[in-house]
Amino acid sequence: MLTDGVLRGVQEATLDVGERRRLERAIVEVREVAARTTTATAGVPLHQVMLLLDGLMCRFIDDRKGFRQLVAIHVPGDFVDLHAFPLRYLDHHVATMTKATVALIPHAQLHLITTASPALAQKLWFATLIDAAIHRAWLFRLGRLDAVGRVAHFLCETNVRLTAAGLSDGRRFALDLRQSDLADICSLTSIHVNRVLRQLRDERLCVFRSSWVELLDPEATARRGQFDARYLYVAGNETAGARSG
Amino acid sequence: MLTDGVLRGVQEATLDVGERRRLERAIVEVREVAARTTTATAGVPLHQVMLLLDGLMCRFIDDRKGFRQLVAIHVPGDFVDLHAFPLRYLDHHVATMTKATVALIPHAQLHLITTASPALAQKLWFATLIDAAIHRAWLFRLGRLDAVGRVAHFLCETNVRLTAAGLSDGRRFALDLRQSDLADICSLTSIHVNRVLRQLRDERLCVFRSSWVELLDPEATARRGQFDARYLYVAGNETAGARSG
DNA sequence: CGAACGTTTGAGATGACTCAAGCGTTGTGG
DNA sequence: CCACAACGCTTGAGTCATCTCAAACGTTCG
Repeated sequence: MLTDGVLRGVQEATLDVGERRRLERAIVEVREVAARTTTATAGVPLHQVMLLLDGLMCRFIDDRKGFRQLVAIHVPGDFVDLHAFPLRYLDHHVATMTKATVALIPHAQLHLITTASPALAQKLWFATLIDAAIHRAWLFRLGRLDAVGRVAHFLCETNVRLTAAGLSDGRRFALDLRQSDLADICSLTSIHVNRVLRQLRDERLCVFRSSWVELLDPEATARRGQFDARYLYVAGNETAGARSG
Repeated sequence: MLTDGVLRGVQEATLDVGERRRLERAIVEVREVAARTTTATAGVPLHQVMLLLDGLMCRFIDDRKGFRQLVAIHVPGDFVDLHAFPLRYLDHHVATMTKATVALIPHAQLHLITTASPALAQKLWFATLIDAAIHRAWLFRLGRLDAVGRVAHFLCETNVRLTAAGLSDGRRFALDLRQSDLADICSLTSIHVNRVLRQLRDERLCVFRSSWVELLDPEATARRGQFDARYLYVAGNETAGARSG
């Protein structure tokens, strides 16, 4: 099913068959979007939500000089702009990073579904709160980690999320991003990202090269980035990582 | 009423009298909490939500060395840990910054209320999504602003939030924080915060002194911090600020 | 083959940090 | 009522992580 990825691996809010079917029926269109395309603009009311089926998307805020701060990236199975369902309009922009496939669900349909099923409504609420938890982890990353730690943290996070999505084997995964994308995510210059990646490689922690990531030493990389997977609320990560200590 | 501050000023999700009354009835206790007290710990399941009635509280993540990165501050009228209602347990800690008065609502009560009223459930969802929007603004602050900009941005945000809460006249407000708290919020050292505050004072932008803030030039301060109030979703701020340009 | 784009490397500049010390206020016990 | 301890604020000097500017390199694709 198209909705197979939704809340996959999240034991507190797994969708049952009926809920999945109700969401599925609400999909009015499946669409391909080219890479590097803006799909939603801050302040503009939205009338549908996008469920990402394939590819990578991001949410970002522009500064005065046109530089973007990424505030989220999304992997297959994520609702990209579910926040706009209660909020009506967003405070940030949404764009594809790679070529992407998305399913569209009108807010009106979602309204019917959530009104009829408080349990499903709460699970969708849950999904947006995981986004919020990831925001907080990103705040920690920017606020408390140095450049090497930030990149390490991001790669660990992405590994866990892609593993839950069935797109990483727990160590190696495709990640079709540029060094300048990592820079926008970690708030570094792309030049410095380049040096950081070399350092991570030299220290045998992880390798990011030609759209491919390999965590050579997942534990050490997590330690370097003070990464603790519990904020992602995915099953099997209760004790992972190394936040405390 | 105790719930008068909830979603105050948020036109998209104002509570009607019945909703307010239902929330009000669900309050089982009003409690005073001393300053600098931790009220919730990451990973520990919660069974009630706190509505902040008076004082300032914060949410934070500790790093390995015990330094804290604040990920949110809360002003009167805010639900402090509503995220834990769907999430069950939090990914961060919650603490008071000043002496605080809080109202407690058991999750069980909240469950009854939200199941009975999808409209109220969606407004509570909305409240948590404003928190998420603030997280994103904080990401922008850490990722794209220099030290002076970060402090300016934070003071502008706090001014708008306290104005909505009826605790600022739009220019001047009490803010019982230390310079080291600003440091934890803006990811600076308290020493540098001190120098930044002097600079903001010297440039006639704003003054933070002895638990009191005055925005001498609100527009210029917003410009310096690239602050655009729209992410706070409060009425009357549709065109405020200076994000674009 | 050349243009466009992303990556890599070097050298110098700088904003914020660290360490160190002095200052001012507040609260408390002798 | 004074002395002093505790705490937060302020200032200075030197250090360092990351940035900026500049240029070369390697692919990909038309």
